Amino acid sequence: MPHAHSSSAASSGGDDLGSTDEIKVFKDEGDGEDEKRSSENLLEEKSSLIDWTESEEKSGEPYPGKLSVKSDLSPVFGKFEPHPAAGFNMGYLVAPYPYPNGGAHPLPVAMTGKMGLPAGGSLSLFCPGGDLGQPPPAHMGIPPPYQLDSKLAAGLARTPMYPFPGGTYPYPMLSPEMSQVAASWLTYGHHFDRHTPSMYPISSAASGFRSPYPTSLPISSSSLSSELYRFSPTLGGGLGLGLGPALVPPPPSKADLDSHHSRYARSLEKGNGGTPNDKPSESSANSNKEQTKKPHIKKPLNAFMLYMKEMRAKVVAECTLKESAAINQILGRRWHALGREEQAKYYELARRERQLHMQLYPDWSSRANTQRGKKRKRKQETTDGGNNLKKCRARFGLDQQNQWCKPCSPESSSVMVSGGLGLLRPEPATPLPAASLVGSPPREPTYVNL
DNA sequence: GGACCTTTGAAGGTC
DNA sequence: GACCTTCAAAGGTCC
Repeated sequence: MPHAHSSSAASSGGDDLGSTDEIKVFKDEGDGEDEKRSSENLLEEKSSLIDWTESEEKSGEPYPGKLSVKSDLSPVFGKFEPHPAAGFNMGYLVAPYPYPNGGAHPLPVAMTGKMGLPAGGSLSLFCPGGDLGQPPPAHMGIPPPYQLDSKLAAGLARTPMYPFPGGTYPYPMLSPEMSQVAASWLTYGHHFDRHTPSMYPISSAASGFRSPYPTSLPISSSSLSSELYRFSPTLGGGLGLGLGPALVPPPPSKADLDSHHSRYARSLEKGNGGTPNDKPSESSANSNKEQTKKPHIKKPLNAFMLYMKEMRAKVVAECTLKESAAINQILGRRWHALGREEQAKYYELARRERQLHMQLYPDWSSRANTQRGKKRKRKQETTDGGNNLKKCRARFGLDQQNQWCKPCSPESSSVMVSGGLGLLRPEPATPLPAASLVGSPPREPTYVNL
C-alpha cells in the first residue's frame, strides 16, 4: 500500500509551499537512512533549539543551527532537518527559513501583523470595532503561497457563516482590562507572547518554549510513553514552535519513543488488517474489542488550526467571548487579514506537523482515522426543518433570510426566528422577507465566485 | 453525553 | 480535475 501521505500529497499538489516538489524530493532523496531517522533525533534537535532559544534571548544572536537558507528545499523536507523556523516561538521568529521559491523570509516580522493587528498598532481591527465591524474583504483570504495566484485569479472567497447585520458586532466591546491587554500587546512588540503566563507544566529544560495556551493535559515523559500518547501539535509535532501545549513537552527519552513507536506500529498494523505475523487465531470479537481500545490518533493540525490555537486565548480575552463558533469566525477573518508571509509561517508549521506525524505514525491515514474515530461529526444534511433551520440560520444569517430554504423560512414555519441557537446573532431590525424561496438551498460551496 | 455551531485546510473518496 | 465529506480545536448550547 502506498504511503497515504506522500501519495496523496503528491497527487493533490500538496497543501502548501509547493509540496508536490517537496514530496518528490522527500521520496527521491530518501536513501533509506534519512527516512529511518528516528523521532528521538528530531526531538534532540528540538532540544538544541530550545537551548539556543534561551541563549538567543540573552544574546540576541541568530540561530547557529545546521540549516541556512537554501534555494534547495530538499534538506527541509527530505531529511527533516531541525529547521530554524522551529525557533518561531512565542510570537517571534528566530531565523530565516526557505521558501519554495528559494527565497529567504526575513525575520523577525512585525508582531502587529502576526496578531492580526494593523501595522500601526491601531486597535480598530480588534474584534469590537474592527474584526467584525467591517465587511469582509472582497477577497476573504490569502491562500497558501503555492496556490495564491490561482485562487486570486479565480476570485475565490468564503462567505462568513456568522453575519453581523449592519456591520456591527453584537458582542461586548473591549473591556477596560482587555484594552490594557491589547495595549500591552502593542507595547511588548514581537515578544508579546512571553508575557502571557503559561499554564502548562513546562519543565525548565523546555522553558525556552513558553506557551500561552492553557491546557488541562499534563504532559510528562511518562504520559508520552503511554498508550494514551497521541499525536498532537501540542505534543511533539510542534518542534517547539510555541503554538500550543503539544509543542512544548520535554523531549521524551529514546526508550520512551522506542517503546511508543513499537507499540503504535503493532497497533496500527493490527488496525489496518494485520501483518503476516499476526496470529490467525485472534477472534474478530477480540480484534474489535482491541480496536476500540486503541488510542485515537488525531489528524495533524493544519495551518489555520495552528493559528487558531495560538490566537484563541487572545481573542477570548480581547472580546470577552467564549463561544467558539463566534471566536472562530473572528479568527477566520484575522486569518484572512494576515499577510502572506505571516500565513506562510503557519503553513510551514503545519507542514512540519504533518511531516512529524508521518514519521511518528507512518501507517496512519485520514481514512483509517475517520473510520476508527470516536465520533462522527456533522450529520448528513437532512430534509427536516429543524436541522435545516440550524443550517440556514448559520449559513445565511438572520439578515439573509431570503436565502433560507422554505422550511426554515419564518413565514412558512412556526419556528421562532430569534432564540434557540444561542450562537446566532440578534435578529435584525427589519428582517428580510422570505421571498423567492423555492425548495432547499443548494449545498453550499465552500467558496463562491465573486 | 454527544451533536451542533463556526472557521480553514488536509486528505481521501466519488464521479 | 472537480466536487464532496470528514476531521482536526474550542467551548457554549441544545436535546
